[in-house]
Amino acid sequence: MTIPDVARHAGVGQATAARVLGGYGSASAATRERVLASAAELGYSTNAVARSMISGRTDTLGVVVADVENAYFARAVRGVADVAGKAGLQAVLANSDEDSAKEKAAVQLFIERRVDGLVVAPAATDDEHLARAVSAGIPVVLLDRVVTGAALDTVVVDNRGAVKSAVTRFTDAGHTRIAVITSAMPGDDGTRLAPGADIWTTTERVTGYRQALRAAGIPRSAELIRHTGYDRAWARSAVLELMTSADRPTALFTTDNVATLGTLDALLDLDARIPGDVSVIGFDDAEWTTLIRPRLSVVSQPVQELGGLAADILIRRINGTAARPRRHTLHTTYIDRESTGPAPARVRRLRAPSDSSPGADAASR
Amino acid sequence: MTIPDVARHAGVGQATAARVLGGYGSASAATRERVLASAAELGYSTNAVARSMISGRTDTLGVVVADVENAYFARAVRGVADVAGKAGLQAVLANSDEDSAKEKAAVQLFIERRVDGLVVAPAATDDEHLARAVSAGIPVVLLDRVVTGAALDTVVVDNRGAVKSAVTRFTDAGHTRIAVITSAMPGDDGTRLAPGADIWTTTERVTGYRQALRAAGIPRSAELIRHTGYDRAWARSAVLELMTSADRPTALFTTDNVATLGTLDALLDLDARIPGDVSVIGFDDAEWTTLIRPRLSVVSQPVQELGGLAADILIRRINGTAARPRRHTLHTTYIDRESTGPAPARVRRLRAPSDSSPGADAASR
DNA sequence: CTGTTAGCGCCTTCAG
DNA sequence: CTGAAGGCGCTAACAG
Repeated sequence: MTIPDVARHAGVGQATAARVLGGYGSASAATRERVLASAAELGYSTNAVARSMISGRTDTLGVVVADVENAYFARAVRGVADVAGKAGLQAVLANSDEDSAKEKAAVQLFIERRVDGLVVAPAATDDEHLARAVSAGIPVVLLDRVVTGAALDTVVVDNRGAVKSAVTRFTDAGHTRIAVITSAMPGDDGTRLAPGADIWTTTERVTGYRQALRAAGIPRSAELIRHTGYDRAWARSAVLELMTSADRPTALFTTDNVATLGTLDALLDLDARIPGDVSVIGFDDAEWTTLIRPRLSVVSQPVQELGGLAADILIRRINGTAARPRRHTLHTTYIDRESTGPAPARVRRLRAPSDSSPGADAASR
Repeated sequence: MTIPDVARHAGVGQATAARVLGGYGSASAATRERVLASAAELGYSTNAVARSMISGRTDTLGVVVADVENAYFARAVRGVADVAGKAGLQAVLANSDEDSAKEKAAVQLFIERRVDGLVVAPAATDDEHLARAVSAGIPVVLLDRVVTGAALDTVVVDNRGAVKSAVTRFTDAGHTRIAVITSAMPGDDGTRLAPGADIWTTTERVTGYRQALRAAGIPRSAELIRHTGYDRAWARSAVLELMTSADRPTALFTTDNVATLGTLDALLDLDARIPGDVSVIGFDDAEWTTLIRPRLSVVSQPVQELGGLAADILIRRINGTAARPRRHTLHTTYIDRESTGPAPARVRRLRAPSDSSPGADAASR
C-alpha cells in the first residue's frame, strides 16, 4: 500500500493524499476524512525509508558501547534511549567488546545507514576514525571516555578526582599497601590481558590512584597495579595471586564492575575478612552492593544521566545548534558503607583455597 | 558523494560504477581499479537508505523488551545482537516498561521503518497487534513469553515445570507456608501495582507454584501470592509486610530479578536467618548470587541462548524458510546453593526494623 | 485547496 | 564488459 494506492482509492491526487498522510500542507476536512478512511481501509503504513531518502534524516541514533550486558552500559544505553525516544529517535545498538576494530566496523555501518547521530564509548584513546563520521556530516558524542585529537562533545565523570579522593581515605586510615584492580581489554595477541590497555577511564582512575599515593608520600609499586582482562574470572585470579603474595596489600580499589565482581570472588575464596584483613572500595554502584556483607563502599556515578546528557547534546547538535564541542563533566559521589576500615596492625597471611581454579559455582564473567 | 559523482570522476558510466561499488555484476580489473580509486579519493560511502528503498530490506531488526537495564533483558538483547550481527543485521532497541501501549507504539514505528524482523517480549498475553506486523510482511518472534491467538514463533523456557520442581523442594523439606513474590507491571490506574498482571511468564510460574502445592496436598492461600510492582522497593515492602504477619511463610520463591532483589532487602532488614528462618529460591541466576551469604539457590535459564535462538529463527524466516511457527522451549537448571533448608521446627517471629521505609542505603530499583 | 511533475541515490533490465 | 533509462515511495515546488 503506497500513497498512490490510497489516493486512487480516495479519488484524490497523490499529492493531496501525501499531504494528509504526511501531516504537512493542508487539506479540507472532507478530503482529509476521505483519505484517512481509505488509508485505514487499505491498511496503509508510512514508509519511513522513502521519507528518509528525501528528508535526509533517519530519526535514528547509533550507540556503540563495549557490552550491553555490563550493567554500567545497560544503564547508559537506557539513558540514551529514553532521551532519544522523547525526541522521536530510535537507538540502534552495537557492542564493541572493547575492540577498536569492531567499533570501527560498527561506526562505518552506522554511517552507511545514515544515522542522524552517534553516541560512542570509544575503546581507544586515539580513536581518530570518529573524525570521519563527523566529516561525513554525522555528529558524534563521546560517552564515558575522552579521545585525543578530534574535538568532540564528551560526557564523562571526574574519574581522576573521584579515585584520588577515595584512595586518600585509604591512606588516611593508615594503609600503605594499596592496590588497584582494573579490567582492561583484550590484548592484540588474542589473550584477554592487556598490558597496553588504552581505555581513557582506566588510565584516569589509575592516575588518580597514583596521585593519592604521592600526596600521602607512599612510594609507587608496579605490582600493586593489576590490569586484568575484561573478565570476572581473570580479575579473580589476579587478586588471588596478589593477596597470597608476600607483603600483600591491605586495601583494594577496583576500577569497574567486572573487576569488583572478580575481586570479591577471590576475597571470599580466601576467607579474607573485610575490612579486617582488607579494605575495599569499588568504582560504580551496582544493584547488589547493599546485599553483600559487609556492604560495599563505592564511588557512585550518575550513569543514566550520562547517557541522557549525551543523547541530549547529540540531538541539539543534530538540530543544528552549533556550539563549540566541549567536555561535560558530571559528579560522582562516594558512598561510605562497611567495606573500609583502618589498616590492620598485623597483616594476616591469606591462603589460597585448595581448589583455586575458577570455582564451579562462580558464575562466569 | 554519490555513485554518479564517482562515475564521472572515474570516467565511466554510473551503472558500471554502481556495479563495482555495490559488489554485484562484473567489471574489468582495470575499470574496477579506477572506480575504487575515485571512490576512495572522493570519500564515497554507500547510502544504505537508497539501497533499502530498492532492495526492500533494511538489514535491521527491531527488539522490544521491557527494560534493558534489567540484567535479564540485557543478556537477551546481547544474544539477539550477536546472532543478528553475524548475519549482517543490526538491532534497534525499544523499551516497553511492560506497558502494552508503549510496546504497540514501538512496533508501529518499527513497521514504518521497515525493519526486516521483530523480536518482542510481549507485555500482555493477548497482544494481537503483533499479528498486524506479520500481515504487514514483517516476521515476528516472541521472546520469553507466549501470546494467545497469533501463531508466532516463540522462544521460552519451561517456566511452569521449573517452578513446580523448585517449589517441590520446599514441600519435600517440610515447608507448608510457602510464598511467591512476583514483579508484575504498572497498573492501569497509574499505580505500579498490578492486580491484573498479564505477563505470561509470571502466570506460568505462579501456576507451577500452585501445582507443586497441590501435589503436596497443601491448601492454597491467597495472601501467600504477592504481585508487587516492577520495582525493587515495592517488592521489599511486600515482603516486609508478609514476613511480619502472623503465620508467616517459611519459604519464599521469587519469580524474577527485581523481586529477588527486593526480597533480599527485606530479609536483611528483618535480620532473618537464611535458611534458618526462611528458605529462598530465586528465578534467574544473577551475577551476584554467589557473592551473598548464604549463596542463593536459583533456577537458572540460558538467557543469551534464548535471545540468540530468537534471532536465529527470525533470520531464517526473513530468508524465506517457511516452517510452521512453533514454540521452542529451552531448559532451565536448578542450582542448589545455600539458601534452602528444612522447615524450622519453631517459627521465630520476625520484627520490622524501626525504620521500615525503603532504606536510604538501598539502591532504588 | 488541489493536482502535476521532478527528483532523492541506487539497482536493474535492456541494448550496444 | 559497459552504458542508458526507468522506477522504488515519498516530498517539494509549482501551477491551477
